[in-house]
Amino acid sequence: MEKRVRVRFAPSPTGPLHIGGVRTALYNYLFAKKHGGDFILRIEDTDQERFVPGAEEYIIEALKWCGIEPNEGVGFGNGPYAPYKQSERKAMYGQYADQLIKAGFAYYAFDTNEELDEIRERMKAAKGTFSYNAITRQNLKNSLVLPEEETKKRIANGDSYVIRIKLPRNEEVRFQDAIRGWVQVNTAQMDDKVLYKSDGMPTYHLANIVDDYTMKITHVIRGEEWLPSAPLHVMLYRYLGWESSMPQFAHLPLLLRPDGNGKLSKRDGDRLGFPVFPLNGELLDTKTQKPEKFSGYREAGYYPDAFVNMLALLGWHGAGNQELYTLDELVKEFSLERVSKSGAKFDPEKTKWFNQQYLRKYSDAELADAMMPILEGKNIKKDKVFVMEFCRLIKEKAHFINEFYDLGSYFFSAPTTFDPKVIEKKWNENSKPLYTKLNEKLTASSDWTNTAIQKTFEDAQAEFGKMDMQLLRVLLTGVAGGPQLFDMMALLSKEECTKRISAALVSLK
RNA sequence: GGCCCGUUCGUCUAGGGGUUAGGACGCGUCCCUUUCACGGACGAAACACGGGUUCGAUUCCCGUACGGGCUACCA
Repeated sequence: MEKRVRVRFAPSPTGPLHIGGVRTALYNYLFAKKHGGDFILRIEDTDQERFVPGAEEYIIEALKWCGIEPNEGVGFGNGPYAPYKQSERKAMYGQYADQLIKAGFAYYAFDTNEELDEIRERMKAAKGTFSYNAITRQNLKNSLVLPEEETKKRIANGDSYVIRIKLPRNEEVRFQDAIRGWVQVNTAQMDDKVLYKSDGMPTYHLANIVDDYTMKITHVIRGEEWLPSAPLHVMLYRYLGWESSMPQFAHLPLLLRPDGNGKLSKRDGDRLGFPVFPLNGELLDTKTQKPEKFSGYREAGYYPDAFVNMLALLGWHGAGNQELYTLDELVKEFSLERVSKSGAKFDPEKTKWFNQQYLRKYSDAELADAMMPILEGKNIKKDKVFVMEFCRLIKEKAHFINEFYDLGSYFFSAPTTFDPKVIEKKWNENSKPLYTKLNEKLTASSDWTNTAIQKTFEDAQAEFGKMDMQLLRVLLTGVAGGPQLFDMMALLSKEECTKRISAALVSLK
């Protein structure tokens, strides 16, 4: 029988979850759903120094907003393998470290940070690099070279120590990545990574393997930054005797900054004016130790499904030309084979386009329902019929519903200034009498529908001479662009329109 | 520096031994339009380079260049 698919998203609570992380979570979610499996959220908080309060809650809220909820894990209910937070699983890692030591696959190391740093400095000065490996470990302070008595004594004394993996000197490690194919590294290029820290916590490497194994994870889908440590993980599975149940690896391409080179970062968002995070928030910055604010897609006005659709297409593409996918469609179509190998530069313009596509799917009534509270927040009272028509007229121009008001504020208040470019070009000494007559005719008209207004306008032209529609638009709204003129006038009402024209004619010389 | 991964229009990508190298964003032109927008049509725009293999390579192999990642008792 095929094993039930189980995947996990395993972020560290060291800061806000950035969109690269959201995409990793999304691909895990899609893969799990596609195969009818489980999607687990595990919090990897083995680094107590970089722990940021609130980060975990942020991650949970972000996944909820995106609609890609784990069915098991921190914040989403315990499954059979709880707890899902590594700090709460602390007790179980030690035994595996001991197991490795007993089997001769790991050893105690007593070198202090200062000592190792000193060696690194020296090697650097000599244009070399230091690696704690099969060769160098023979000259360092560890249980491989120290007499057994000495090791025991040091441990009994409470001396600080770490546990390192004991890698062979020269051996090829191979594994098959679902996205990249065979990847091969020689252990001579690897170093004896610390598995167990002197503070009694495991490092990522040990905890990750132990958790994936004990949680019966079948596929590890994570960012490309983990590719270099994958061989180490393979060795750990082997040494722990778990190689036959080792998960399939899949290393996702990175999200790159839109301009220049490098990984997408918070700074790029600040600099280029687009969010790099799903939600607004404020969390402690681990570097500066000060709270830092950051902005998110939710508050920028994005629909979660548009945001998710956009992220899905950044590094993955279906078989055809389709670009707009519902979550269900993504689940159906998704496969790791169709994930690209190369990094994707993030494109804020296309991201907006996605939202626009989703915006247009909503009916005017639905848009009005979303618009009413925004207007109320500005102390504007309009009935729903008015707001619906407003939405119908304004939506073609917008990418976001939160742009509606700024795009059409003149629907709610008369203009006080008039686009100087249009006035300069089109306003002349004949304008005032001409538009005064038009206004009289409009005032006298009995029918105020789109077509009736148009007819009145045309009749007035036949009678008094040619009039410019854009100029009339500016008289009414103050700005050069906007929705269809007569539709707009119809909505605004006769009283409002004629009042505005009069006012404009007074203020224009 | 070392190791690993990658490279198709500006960007996201489809494709894959023989194609007019397809789509989307953005950009431009035109049509519609006395305004505005949507829409429609069209257009400019790419296989990093050099060697192989082959009748034929953008596609396979090798190098080079370039880009990225990793190189912590961080994940």
